Amino acid sequence: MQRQTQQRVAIESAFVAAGRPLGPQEILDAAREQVPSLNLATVYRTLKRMIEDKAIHPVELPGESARYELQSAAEHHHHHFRCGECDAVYDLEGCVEGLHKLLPAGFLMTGHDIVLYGSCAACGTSL
Amino acid sequence: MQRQTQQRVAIESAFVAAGRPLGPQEILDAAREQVPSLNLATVYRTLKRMIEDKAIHPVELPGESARYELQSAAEHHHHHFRCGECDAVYDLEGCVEGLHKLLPAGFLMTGHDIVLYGSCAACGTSL
DNA sequence: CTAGTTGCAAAGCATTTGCCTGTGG
DNA sequence: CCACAGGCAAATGCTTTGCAACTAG
Repeated sequence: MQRQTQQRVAIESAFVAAGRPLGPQEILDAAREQVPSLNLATVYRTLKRMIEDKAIHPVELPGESARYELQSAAEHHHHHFRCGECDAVYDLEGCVEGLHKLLPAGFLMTGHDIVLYGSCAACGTSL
Repeated sequence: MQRQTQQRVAIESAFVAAGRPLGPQEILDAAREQVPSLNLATVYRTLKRMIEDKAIHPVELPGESARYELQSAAEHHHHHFRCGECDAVYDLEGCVEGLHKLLPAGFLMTGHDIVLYGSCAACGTSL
């Protein structure tokens, strides 16, 4: 069964407050403002349970460790933007056409990932 | 400068023989058939130098550790296809239009990655 | 010769797990 | 109450690094 512990509440609210994919350390930092004793191991264990419960969804970018976002944010098709300045990842709305034209003959496409890199609005403003 | 050591020769020939992206452990296993004393640390150091020398190129897919392939196989802008049946990774020619339309206001794009998933021609035929 | 290379072992990191205490229901 | 949850620390697994011995040129 699932207990409504203060740790889990803090982690869930960190996701809600952020509105973007977070990594374990980011989650720890944010949730510690509510529960200072929170341990990183607990974050990992809680993330694992939340994934099993389909409360969150992993966001994996090439060459980087996984981030996680609320399942509600993943219920529609979307992609991600990775800021090279602050390392944050943002959700992007929409998609593109013409992916099929990349396929060689005989290949079947069942899904795809698109990741854009650059600088986010916050970082661009401060430059 | 660069020395033509037997270790490096073995690693390079492993890439040539494989003709596909290889991970550090795969490289170690293959190259040890020529140089049994080869150490994994040497593989990592050699890979780093080969990348600096632009002899190889890292291939990073979401949620997986890096593989590497000869630069000659990737001298142009391209993307990847990952077969869910055999786990092989293929290069894809070309790219798509309209990535800019995904950007929120204030965001600047400097690069992108596209990964298509599905089944390759070889696997599709055998099903 | 002798500076770049290697092997080995230890150090780093990120993530996981064991174990015992704490606590939600 | 008491089984699940959490804190802490040790254990992993992968990658990197320090260092002394080795070797290509």
